[in-house]
Amino acid sequence: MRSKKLFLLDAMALIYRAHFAFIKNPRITSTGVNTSAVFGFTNTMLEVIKKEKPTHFAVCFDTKAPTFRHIDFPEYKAQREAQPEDITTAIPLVKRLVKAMNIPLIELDGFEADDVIGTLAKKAPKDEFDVFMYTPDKDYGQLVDEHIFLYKPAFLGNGIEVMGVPEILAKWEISRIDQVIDMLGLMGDKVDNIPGIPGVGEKTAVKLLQEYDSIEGILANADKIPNKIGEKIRAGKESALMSKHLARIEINVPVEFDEEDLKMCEPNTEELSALLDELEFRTLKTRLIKSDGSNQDLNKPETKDKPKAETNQMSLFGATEEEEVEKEVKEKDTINSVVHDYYLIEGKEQRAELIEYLMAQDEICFDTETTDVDAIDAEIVGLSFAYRAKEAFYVPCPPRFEEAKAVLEEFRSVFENEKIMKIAQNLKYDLTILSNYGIEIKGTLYDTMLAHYIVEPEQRHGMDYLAMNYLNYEPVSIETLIGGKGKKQGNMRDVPLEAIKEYAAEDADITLQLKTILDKELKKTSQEKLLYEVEVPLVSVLSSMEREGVKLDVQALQDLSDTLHKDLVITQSEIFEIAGMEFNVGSPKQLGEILFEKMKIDEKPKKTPTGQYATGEDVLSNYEAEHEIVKKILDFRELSKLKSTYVEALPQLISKKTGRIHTSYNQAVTATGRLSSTNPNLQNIPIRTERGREIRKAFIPRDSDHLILSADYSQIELRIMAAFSEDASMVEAFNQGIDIHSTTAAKVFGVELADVNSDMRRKAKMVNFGIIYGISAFGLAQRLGIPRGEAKDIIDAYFTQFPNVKTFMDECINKARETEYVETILGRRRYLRDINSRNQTNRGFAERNAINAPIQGSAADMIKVAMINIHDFMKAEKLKSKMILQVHDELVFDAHISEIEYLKEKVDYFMVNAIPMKVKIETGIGVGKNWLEAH
DNA sequence: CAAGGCACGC
DNA sequence: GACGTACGTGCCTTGT
Repeated sequence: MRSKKLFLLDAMALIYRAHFAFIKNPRITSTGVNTSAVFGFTNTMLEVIKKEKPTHFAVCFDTKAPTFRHIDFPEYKAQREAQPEDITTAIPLVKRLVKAMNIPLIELDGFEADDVIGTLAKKAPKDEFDVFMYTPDKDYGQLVDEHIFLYKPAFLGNGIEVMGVPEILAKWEISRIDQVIDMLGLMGDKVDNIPGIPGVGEKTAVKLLQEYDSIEGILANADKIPNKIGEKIRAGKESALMSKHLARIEINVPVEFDEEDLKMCEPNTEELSALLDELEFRTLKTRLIKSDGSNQDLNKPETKDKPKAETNQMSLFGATEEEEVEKEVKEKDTINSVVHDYYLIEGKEQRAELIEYLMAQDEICFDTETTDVDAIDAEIVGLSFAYRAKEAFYVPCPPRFEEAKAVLEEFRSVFENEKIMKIAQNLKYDLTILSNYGIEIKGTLYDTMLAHYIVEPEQRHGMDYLAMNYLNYEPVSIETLIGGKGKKQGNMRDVPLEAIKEYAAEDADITLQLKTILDKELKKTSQEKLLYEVEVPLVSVLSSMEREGVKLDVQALQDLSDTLHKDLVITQSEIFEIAGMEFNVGSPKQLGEILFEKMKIDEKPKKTPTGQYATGEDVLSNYEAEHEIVKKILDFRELSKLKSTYVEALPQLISKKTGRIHTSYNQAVTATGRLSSTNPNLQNIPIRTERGREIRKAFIPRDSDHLILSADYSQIELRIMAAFSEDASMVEAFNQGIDIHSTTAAKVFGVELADVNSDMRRKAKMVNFGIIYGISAFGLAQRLGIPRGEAKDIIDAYFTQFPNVKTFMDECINKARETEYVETILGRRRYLRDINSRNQTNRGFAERNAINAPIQGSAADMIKVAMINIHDFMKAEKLKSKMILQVHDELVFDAHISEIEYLKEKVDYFMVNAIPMKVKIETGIGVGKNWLEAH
């Protein structure tokens, strides 16, 4: 870090970014001026100043008419002409603004902003200045002297190592930094819209550069280059030179580096104020005036002559982009500094008094402190309660189980009171703990973690995060109590009572406050029902499934382990024999070197992003037929995966308490609304391969009076898509019970249903599969092992045959473009903020999600509702059978023999009727002595 | 201990 | 021609 920090802004680049960001939703003043671009520019500039606190600053403008360096390329021209008024009005306004801010504005006749920036960076005294440049693509990055001439992608980031010129070089297999420029010139448009030569890609560019050294060399020899590539190069000559020019930043333009000129100054408040009024940037102005406590009256003439306050020159800039955009200035309550009352409740009398208070409330918030993160094994240490903000109570529990249970027993009346809503963060954990002590909570429940999961599914939902975000408050971290992660972590039992009281009471207090805020958020988006009627009721269901656990046939796994071990040893020695040496087959690195360097099974091996040889299944299977070793390696991989991940890991997780394995369902991780399973993950137990299936045999019923019953939805996602799209032929196929993949195949390949062969069906199945998972034509080709063109033909045929599906997909995307989110049948949202992005990769990703999320998410909604209804039914009828597992579209039961027929009928009923659909929903139900047989 | 590579399920 | 290639969890290796 040097003492001075110079920031350089490319004004037109920022203006364009702002322009496009607001193109759908422009900001118009009451007099009809479009202020989108100037607004975006202003906020970005203030944000940069606020965040980076530069000591020196300049805004640079392009001067070549029409000013923008990329402006002459057709797509930019088209975009600009589509809505020009914003840009044209923005330029003079931005200039006025910059002037009012007393920030130097540099325009150099005949040169572009990037070149001015590059030159200033070059000229800045190296020992004094850190120089940064803001660009709309990557925010800002430091200009590193020796690489300033490179175009942005190569120099951004704090130093060349970070941004990865070495990576670029490794990836492109060129040896000289300056050739990066030539690469960009040749293949261009992958990098920030430099056009390059259409048709020349990475491989071609590398080959050409290796042969002819530079773009100039290539162009000089263009006539010698054969085939299409030669044609393309001859045709793209000008574009290549232009691209090279664009990719290079000039560092010798005639601009002086004058330190005094560039110094940050106080703005001219009078001018600034007038301009902000004119632009109607009210929030921004309020902030500017308010923060400047020394002089709130901006109309006072002496303001501009006020002496410079060097020490806190940045204090003016309090507003951020988000705040202004939302037009909502939230006065965050900084309760860290506010007094709170946390009480320690000890002894029966104090507890009785607390209980009396609690019983009088409509809502209480509670939290349990325990000895373990795993709820099944945890013992309770204490309980905390809160029923109004900034006040909370902590009740310690004695260490001995019976005594602790007695204390909890006193609170039974509270937990069982149906009139009191119980609020918690990660409710399932607390429910499970209390269940371990025989307490079943009744009444309405609320979980702030799940509330936030519904509000913002893709963010984090931890309490500390929520407290920071919504309350601007940093709670005491668990680490300060019991130490960091790892084996050094202490036990909650050993924490002094006073410390644990503060921590525990605070948790209850914070959770209560979060509930109030999250409730409002849910109301805004009408998602209360999803929380109250689906997610929260599901908590109890999952808690009881987890507590129930599943029995494992340990002996079967032991036998399997022995077999796998023998096979592994044999396979490994065979691999060593063929390879001619011993190595670690489990190391992708060593394996890659053996296959591609020693054995040279391919001249052009595929590499991973880090330059290692790729040895994934999809890559290796290409060589399977010609190289016996590859087959053995794949075998080895399968065997070791089964052995380490399942056969050996699962028995370790059998609970000492119950003798069964208890997975943990996470209800707040997936973007689509599905559950996930950990410790162990029981949602990825093998089924595809023969040997893998053996593992399912080890999942067995609790005793000889029970059997495993498995019920799964048949083609649930496709049925949901059929229902959503109302595509007649697809709905009909489902309603008639015809095999959907064959139906698809018949339509796509234009044959009679009876003439569909297995290959056609396989391809059609992949297409159906691909649509559900939102993969592209490329992905489909990859999976099917067919040329991309053929994959595209299949997809085109699909859309012709199922036109409503196409319409449905387009509607999904259009809706997302409009609202930036999509939703499921129960109103679960997934936000797709990249849907209007100009980065085609990100946009494509968002578009696939726009189709995928409603389908997968609705399927998740459906099985959640079914689970709740089935659980309620089983409880009401006091069945001995238990629901024990959920695997996305499948439910597994430990079913009492006497109840099997009844259970089958009811489970089918509740699954089929969970949510009414315009298409027939079907399930497949099986029963067996183990999980595999039940399928 | 984190990151990369790989593989399992739906 | 190149984009990047569903979502999760968990194992092993490698390098710090």
